[in-house]
Amino acid sequence: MNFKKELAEILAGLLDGEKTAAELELLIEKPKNASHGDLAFPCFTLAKIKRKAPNVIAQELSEKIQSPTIEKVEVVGAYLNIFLSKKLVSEQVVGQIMQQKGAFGQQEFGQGGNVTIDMSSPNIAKPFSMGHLRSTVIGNAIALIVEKCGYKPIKINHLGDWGTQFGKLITAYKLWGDENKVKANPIKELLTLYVRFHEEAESNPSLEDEGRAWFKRLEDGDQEALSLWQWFRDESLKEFARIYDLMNVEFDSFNGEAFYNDKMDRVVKLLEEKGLLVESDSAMVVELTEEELPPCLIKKSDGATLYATRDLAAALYRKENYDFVKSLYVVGHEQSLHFKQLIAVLKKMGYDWAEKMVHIPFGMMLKDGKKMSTRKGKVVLLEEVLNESIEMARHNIEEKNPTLANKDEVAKQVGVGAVIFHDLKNNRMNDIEFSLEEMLRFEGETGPYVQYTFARACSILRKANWQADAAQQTFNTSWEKEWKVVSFLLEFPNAIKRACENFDPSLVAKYIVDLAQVFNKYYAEVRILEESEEQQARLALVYSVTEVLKEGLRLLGIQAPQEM
RNA sequence: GCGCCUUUAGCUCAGCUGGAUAGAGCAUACGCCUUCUAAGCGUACGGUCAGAGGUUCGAAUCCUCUAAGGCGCGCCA
Repeated sequence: MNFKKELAEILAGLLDGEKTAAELELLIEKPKNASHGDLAFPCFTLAKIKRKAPNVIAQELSEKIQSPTIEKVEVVGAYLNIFLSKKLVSEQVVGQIMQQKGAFGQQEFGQGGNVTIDMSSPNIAKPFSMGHLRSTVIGNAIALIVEKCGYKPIKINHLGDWGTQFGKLITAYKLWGDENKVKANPIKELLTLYVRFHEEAESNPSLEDEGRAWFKRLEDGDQEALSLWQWFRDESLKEFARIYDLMNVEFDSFNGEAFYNDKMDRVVKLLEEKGLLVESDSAMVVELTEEELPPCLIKKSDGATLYATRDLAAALYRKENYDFVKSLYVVGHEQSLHFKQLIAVLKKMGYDWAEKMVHIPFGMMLKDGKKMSTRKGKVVLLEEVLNESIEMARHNIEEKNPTLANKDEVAKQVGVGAVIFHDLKNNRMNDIEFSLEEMLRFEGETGPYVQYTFARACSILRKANWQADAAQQTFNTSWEKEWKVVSFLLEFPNAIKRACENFDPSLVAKYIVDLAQVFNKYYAEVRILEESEEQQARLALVYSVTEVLKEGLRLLGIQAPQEM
């Protein structure tokens, strides 16, 4: 089913060893312009080897190419334009999707290897902001894509449940907190306390000392500190669970920062044994001068450990527990240096598996062109955005399809789908300016657009009472009008592969938008339910499109309602 | 100062490992529902691919420099 490869092999056979099939495959491209065929081979590079003009080579090759899947070959200048047999290829692709259904596009190159994915990782006692959305949604999509390629994803929510901010929070709670208020509305109330702490600390710096002191007590196992911490953590997790549930995201582990508290001594000891730890300004660091990186700080001057220490412990733990073939960290790009240091230190420790760790950075969610700050209380809450989006979807349903059966469920799928898709459709590294208006747009290149395309296609199949398993396999059509759609279906496996190799869900998002666009044009042009000789073929094509759209959406963590 | 990232149509962005006239969506204007859900489709308008060099048969794509913006650079995570 890989026609590019097939062509490469044919060409290799005609070239008596001047280039291998694999080399040729890289040169074959998909023309942008349909009049240039389905595949094209530029002969420029052969000109040097063969010492002939490229257009002459093209002409010679064109006369020799023969294959049942190739309908005709045209020569335009130095280009060899290949036109595939529409009938043969279409029936092969559609037949395969009818048989494989959602499994179409499945790859095996992952070979069952474990891939740990550090993702989401919200901070306890802080609201789940739009900033955390990115890591959650990108990580989740990568997990699904990686799984589609034969790996076994392990989603780890590395909760921010430890650190000096808890000292501050306890201080604030002891000074101004009200148990009942916190119980009624935990995260909101804790955030208020946290913001107040920072406001008051500006004029009263002794608060900072008190915060540090409380954190020290927490680390030393002080009962009061510990039970407050536990309480804050429990309440936070309850709220997070609600959001994860809404977004259909599940985790394999919630081992966050606190989990590694008792695992850091070992790291420090290992570093000492290997002679990597040196004192610097009364702190302990690992020098990384050979790597041209700033030193990695392991212990503060007061002996307390740091972020890096914790992540080293986590990396060791994950290697020992999951024996990963890849370990991914879906964390904002502002932490790039940290991960470079982390990997460098592990390599210095002699762990060659450190090379299997990959930081997957992404751009920031901005508000008015600036980073959102929890400290100043300038955050947009994800749950509020999701709820607004769901409301918007419900409003549209009332307007456009008021007799729909399960409105609540569909509104949820569409509203949440819009938010997720908006985050995933662009390259990870782009910063996103937060715009509710933009996010709640349901037209054009959006999640709801793809869902809508899917729903309309489903509607046709329903009305035709068409079933994949009962359908005929031979068709009476040339597939002329269908060809554009078929040629996109053909690309699905490749889109998945590329998305997996680059850890970039946007490639899948772009693919399904393209497929939806091409299908919508077809839908507008061809009346499928009208009786015709071609109808069975057309229904089979519609079915193929529904399967691929549904699967594509699924890989992004988005559901596809049959009606909307 | 050093490092990483970004710069393509009025706006948001595609453009796969360099290849044939640079593509979508939004916005604007006009058109298409007695027939498969108009959350749709069509037409028009819109670009010195930040700038300058270089490599190449060929550069938005690779290299160097410059400019603008963002992020980071030891006791936060």
